[in-house]
Amino acid sequence: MRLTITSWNINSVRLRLPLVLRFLGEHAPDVLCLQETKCPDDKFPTSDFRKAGYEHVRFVGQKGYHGVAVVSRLPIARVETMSFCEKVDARHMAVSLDRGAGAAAGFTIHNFYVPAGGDVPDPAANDKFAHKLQFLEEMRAWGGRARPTAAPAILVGDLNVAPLEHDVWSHKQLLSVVSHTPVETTALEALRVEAGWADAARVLTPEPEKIYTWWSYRAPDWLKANKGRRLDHVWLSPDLMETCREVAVLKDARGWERPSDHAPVTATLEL
DNA sequence: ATGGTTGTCATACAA
Repeated sequence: MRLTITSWNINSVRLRLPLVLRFLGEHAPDVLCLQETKCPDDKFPTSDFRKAGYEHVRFVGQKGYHGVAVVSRLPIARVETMSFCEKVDARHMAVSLDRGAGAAAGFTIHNFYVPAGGDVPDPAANDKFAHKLQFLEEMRAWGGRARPTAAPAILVGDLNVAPLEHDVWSHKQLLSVVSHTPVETTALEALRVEAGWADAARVLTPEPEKIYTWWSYRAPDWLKANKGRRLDHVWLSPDLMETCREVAVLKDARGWERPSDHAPVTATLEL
């Protein structure tokens, strides 16, 4: 069985609904995990996804900011959300896919949206950076406590950290830029390794090849400048890593009409 | 060193 799962920070699911539907029409992943839906739950465009063949839609949103959702062609058996940093922030949703009779137990997909962290990389001067570091610390504690990789599991999302040297256009120039500071990159790598996740994109495409999933809106010509960062990730439990054939970034989508600043990232598993 | 853009909601704030 072939399973494809996409992670995409959509930066307003309502504004970009035509783009999402185009993506689903052209690429038809089995599961789409969205971040930054910026959509209160009573306004989520569930029926549009159903019409596109995605019957199973789960979301946790809030007005204006944040918000994550999972849109699936496969039945979702269970949904859980976690809150971090004592905030009700709509930054996580876990769904369990039922792989049906005959298959081994279903598996869980965790969809994360880690805080961006503001501009100043100093937790004493910038509350948003302090919040980001605290969030990563709580993710680490969760990974150690819940042992999510003990069973088949997937973690995707906008983790807002580009952990490796070749996850950014210039390692040297970004060392003091939030998303690539040593305190963030070491924290993210440590929590990933401790919990037992494989960084699927980097297992299949090791450094020094550059991988980017995000290009700032502020660059006048994002494509030509190509000053990207790898902020969006697919992590797999070791057993699922064995089944992973491809992790692809659809850079084209960054060039669509009124795009998100993030491109969709799709993992293909052969189960 | 600085400013550059976008979305939401209401004209500030988060990214």
